[in-house]
Amino acid sequence: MNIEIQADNFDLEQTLLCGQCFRWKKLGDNDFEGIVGDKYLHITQGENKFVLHNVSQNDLDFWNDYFDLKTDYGAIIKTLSADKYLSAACAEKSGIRILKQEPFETLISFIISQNNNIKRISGIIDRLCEEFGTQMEKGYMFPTEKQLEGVLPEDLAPLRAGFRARYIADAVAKVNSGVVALDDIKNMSYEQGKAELLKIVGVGEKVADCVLLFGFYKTEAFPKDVWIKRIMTTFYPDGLPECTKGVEGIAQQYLFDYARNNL
DNA sequence: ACCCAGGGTAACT
DNA sequence: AGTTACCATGGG
Repeated sequence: MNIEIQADNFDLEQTLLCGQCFRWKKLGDNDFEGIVGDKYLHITQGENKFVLHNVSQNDLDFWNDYFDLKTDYGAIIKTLSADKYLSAACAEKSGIRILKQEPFETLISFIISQNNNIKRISGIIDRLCEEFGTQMEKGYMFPTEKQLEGVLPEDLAPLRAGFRARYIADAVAKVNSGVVALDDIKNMSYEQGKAELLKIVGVGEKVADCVLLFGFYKTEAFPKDVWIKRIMTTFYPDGLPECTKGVEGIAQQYLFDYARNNL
């Protein structure tokens, strides 16, 4: 059945195509489809409301959680707006929500993202899912670490991931062996979790912060890409303003777009 | 033929 | 501790 839900400060295009995730496709002006875990979803944007097509009542809570609809973004935006630049950034675009993504998928996806563009990242991930993931009625699931167990960089050649292939292989090996206790990071502090992720070859500060933010919902993580670095030197030479405390990662999403449009 | 893409590593000062 | 070439691939 189709289920209609209400939500403020939620824009599908801004949320699904902003570069925090790579498996959602735009079907039309207001329509998107994607696969999360073993669930396929077709969702339509309306005016502060959304239609989830052909979903069961049982899955509704899953999607509410995934889209972070239990969090009051209006309140967060109000807090962040104490800062002049964040106020301007939110006035331009404030429809991004932090998706609660699966940790392993987030880890592999952001390893692939380095020195890359969204279009090609999506292509590499599509090929990864087709090669190693479980096939469903509509598409493929993201492969689990077990499905990838033992892969060598050369096994990943069909992905055309370039120099990132050996990074993916290293991540898979260290997660499977327990050298990197990925499942435990949810119970770790931000600092502990980051140290854990940095054990992987090919995971540096920025990728680790993306995994902590998008894969573990650690909103104090503040990924510093080239655009955010420009923001910091231009607007915040003395560091982030106090109003971002605890939600630096959410502020980062607003600032990223603002930087690309205004710097 | 060039340049860049939401970085990271290794090898330098 | 801070800088820089190089890393594969594909699109502009």
